[in-house]
Amino acid sequence: MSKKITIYDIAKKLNLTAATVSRALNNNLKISENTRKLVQETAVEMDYEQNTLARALKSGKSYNVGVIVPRIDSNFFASIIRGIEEELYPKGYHVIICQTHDQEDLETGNINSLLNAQVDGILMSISNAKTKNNIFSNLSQKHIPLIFFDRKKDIDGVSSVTIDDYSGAYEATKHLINQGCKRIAHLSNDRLLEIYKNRYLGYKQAIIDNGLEFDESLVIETRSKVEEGKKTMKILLDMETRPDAVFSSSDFTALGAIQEIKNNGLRIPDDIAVAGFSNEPFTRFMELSITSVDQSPIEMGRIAAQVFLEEVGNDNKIKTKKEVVLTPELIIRKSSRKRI
Amino acid sequence: MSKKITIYDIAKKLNLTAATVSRALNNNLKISENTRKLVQETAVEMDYEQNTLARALKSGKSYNVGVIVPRIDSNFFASIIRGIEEELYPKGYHVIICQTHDQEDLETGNINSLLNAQVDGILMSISNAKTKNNIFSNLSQKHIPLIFFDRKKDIDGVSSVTIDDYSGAYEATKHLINQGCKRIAHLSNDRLLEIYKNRYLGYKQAIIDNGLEFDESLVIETRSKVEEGKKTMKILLDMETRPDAVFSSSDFTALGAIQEIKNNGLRIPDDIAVAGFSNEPFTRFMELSITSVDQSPIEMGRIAAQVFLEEVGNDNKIKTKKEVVLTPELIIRKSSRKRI
DNA sequence: TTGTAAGCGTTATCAG
DNA sequence: CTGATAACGCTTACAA
Repeated sequence: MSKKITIYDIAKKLNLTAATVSRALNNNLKISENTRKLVQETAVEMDYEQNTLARALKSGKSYNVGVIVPRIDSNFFASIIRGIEEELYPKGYHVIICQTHDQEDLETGNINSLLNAQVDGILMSISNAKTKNNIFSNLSQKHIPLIFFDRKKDIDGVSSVTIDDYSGAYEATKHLINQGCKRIAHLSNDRLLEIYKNRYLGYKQAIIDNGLEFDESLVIETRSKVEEGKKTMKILLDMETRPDAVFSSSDFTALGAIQEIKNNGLRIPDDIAVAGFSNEPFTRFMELSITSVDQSPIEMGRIAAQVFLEEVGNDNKIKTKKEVVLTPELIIRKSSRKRI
Repeated sequence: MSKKITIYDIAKKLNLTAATVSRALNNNLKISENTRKLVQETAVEMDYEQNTLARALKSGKSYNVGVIVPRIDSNFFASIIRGIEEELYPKGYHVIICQTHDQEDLETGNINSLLNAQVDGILMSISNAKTKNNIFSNLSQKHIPLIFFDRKKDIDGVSSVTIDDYSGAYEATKHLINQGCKRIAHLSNDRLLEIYKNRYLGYKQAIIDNGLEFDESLVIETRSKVEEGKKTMKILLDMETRPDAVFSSSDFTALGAIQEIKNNGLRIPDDIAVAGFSNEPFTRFMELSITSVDQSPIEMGRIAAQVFLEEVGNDNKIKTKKEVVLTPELIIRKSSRKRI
């Protein structure tokens, strides 16, 4: 029932004007120490709470930022979001999370609806390589900062935070080679997305650098799902000479591959060694723990948020494109460690 | 650069007044079909987009709802959120997600900051049983719908959507008994929270109903983490006569328990059978798949959202407390299926 | 059916 | 240092 207290209420009580109260609450310079204290005290006393909507309308800032990810039920994205929150909450921002579920229409739809909700910025991981660039230029026209993390696109003036997927893949593949593997397959994914292209390139270069023969037929594009991993592994096992190792661009497909390998009575890592990517918690939990590449997602989220804060605080129109690249870490586990 | 188009711009262009434009856009009844069409057409033509902040300030509705969960990186909560989104997005609502990470101060902090962000309602799963009720009565005073899902508290006028934890636990325990287990331990959790109390009670009743001896020392309270499951299982294994089954109130502690059991050279399910709760995806992925209780989280989220929509549309002050209880489903897997 | 005008709660500009 | 006033963009009585 109790009507919301406004600055007018507290102005009336103190025989002041709303403007003064506003200034006092915002720690404006031109205000006497006395009234400042007085106002702030009676504000808490009266249970005053600022109407953020009104402030937003006036200032044009909503103190909401949008975060768009393919899905939140993977530890990787959930951790990134946690990093973003840790950085943004103390600054008074709220985070609106949207999922695309890898559907293209949801991607543009989410952006539009976030714009409609007047967010101050958008942090996102691209789902679909085919998303039209004009939706992004739309953002920059409106001076709304856009920051990519993990899955980015190369767009003028748009900053990004990624890991060095190339070197992560290179190290993982080199590790498999060091374990004595000679015929290493690669479960890839849509290579129009930079992360998958770079993982592919890192894998390929490691093969070449170590004097192995690069065989394109061992590279198969699939989607980051357990079931897809199974299907793809089936194809590989049906080849005339099957691979003796699999480097997967996703932990989920790596898991599917492992299941399929076991179903065929082959041993891991002895017959086929496996390595994944992302260091999802389940890779550590499995009885047969899975080698993977850690991407320090919390750090990634924090940095993305910091970049946003820089850009939103930067009133001049000169946009600088900042590209932060983190270093991945290979975590070696049972699925690839041969007891040589 | 391009200034935002407002209803004034389109009014000027059409030699109308802003009020008429507003009415036309809102499909107000008292407007001629002609002008309605004309306005709507020029609106799209001019790329008009409603300023939701202004509407919110005027109407007192932000079309944002807050969702508070312990964490988002569990499939259970992520799925609930997905269900909520599916129901709310089509109605024009946005979802602001907050995590408590099971910290009490974050729970009240999140509520306050959502209130500050002027959300139209809050859907939440309680983290901490000790959270003071006055923060909730605060909400109802402001006529902001509050809906609990999964972890609820019994508060006048506050609706909730839960599953029948009692029967889920009862069925799981009965299943273990049917497998021939006689000494069934229970990994519990903070029983001030209804879900854990009910899982405990269901477990206990199943024991009693089936003529087994109920032994309180086999019930240990712990926290929903893999590491905690390991620790707790260690205690159970150190008992004079160790249990021959474990019913865990969480999949994560069940997983920890399984690891510890294996580390001690015991076989699952032969020496000790294990069942968890929540049907997290990893329970299915494991080589030794884990028996668990499914809670149909997407459905839970959808219903919670529907209840919110009902309450927010319900202008009269009479609050009706709605309590929806879903039926859980026991999923039997290797960790408890003895080949009798 | 349309126009006029007030108001949602703030903040910014201009005086004083 | 403080007050008066306008403005942010929209909705809605009340008038016409």
